[in-house]
Amino acid sequence: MTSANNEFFATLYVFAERLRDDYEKAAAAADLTPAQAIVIGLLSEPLPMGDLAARRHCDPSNITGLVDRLEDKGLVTRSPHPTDRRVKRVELTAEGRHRLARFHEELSRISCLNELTPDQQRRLLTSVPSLGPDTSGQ
Amino acid sequence: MTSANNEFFATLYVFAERLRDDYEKAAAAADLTPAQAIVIGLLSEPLPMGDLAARRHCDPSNITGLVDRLEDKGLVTRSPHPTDRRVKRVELTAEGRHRLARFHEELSRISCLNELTPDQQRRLLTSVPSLGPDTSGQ
DNA sequence: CGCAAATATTTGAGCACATCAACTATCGAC
DNA sequence: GTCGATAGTTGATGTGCTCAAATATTTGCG
Repeated sequence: MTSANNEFFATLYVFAERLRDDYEKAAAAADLTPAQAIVIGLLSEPLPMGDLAARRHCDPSNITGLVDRLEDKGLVTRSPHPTDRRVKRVELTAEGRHRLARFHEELSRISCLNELTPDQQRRLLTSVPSLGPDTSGQ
Repeated sequence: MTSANNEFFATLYVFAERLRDDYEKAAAAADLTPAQAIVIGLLSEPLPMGDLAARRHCDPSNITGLVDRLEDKGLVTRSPHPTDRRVKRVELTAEGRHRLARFHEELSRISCLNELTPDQQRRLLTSVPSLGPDTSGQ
């Protein structure tokens, strides 16, 4: 489990780096930072700030600035929660949805995953998704 | 190639995120930032600043601060190039090598890749490594 | 009811990292 | 020897992150 695995680990972490690069390039092409792309990607439904922080496993104060900048760009809005006035819900604007779509198009266009044969893609899918209980953010 | 692949892309980019998280946690456990872990990981041989910038695909000025902080921590040293006085070569100290080893141990200990069955690991290796000509940095 | 504890968000300080433009030093070539 | 390329640094600026502290609101309990 220790020595023979070194190459396995190295290969996979290099792979992850390439995926990360794709992600960053696609975000840049849509005039987004990676963090911004992730946040608007979470907003298929309006979400309280705190929920965004929980899903990103980061400090709530971090979300404030992130949403500030997304709001400046006109991609999201903050609206009050109907019953709890402490809560602000973040929601995609029409432009935000459009931008997210652009990001996804760009990502699937440039993704290094396109270089894989269908057979390799199948093998990836049957090995990867079993990975642990991370689904929808702890 | 467009619609059915969406889930494929999503799954893999989530996977990459988990690998990234592992990397960050292992780095933190070795008292390193992710960027610092990457840099000292490149120093199996002493390398000019510019080469580090090339391998990280970033601006040379970025490397200056990164190496500054690594030097402050006693993990690397800058030494002059024997023939070209413009060049500074960055080299791991003994402590730097030790720290890198600690990082690698930690990474292989906590890696989410450990949750995969040997069969899944085999499938990963036979699908991933064919990915493109990125070997040793463009 | 009334007040203390918990919760949601923001603010501000501070650090790491990234890019860009400008600068210094050195090299290489003519 | 001077000029243009190259290596590295510096400074300005923006983003992302964490932490501690402040504000507003809700909740629960005597």
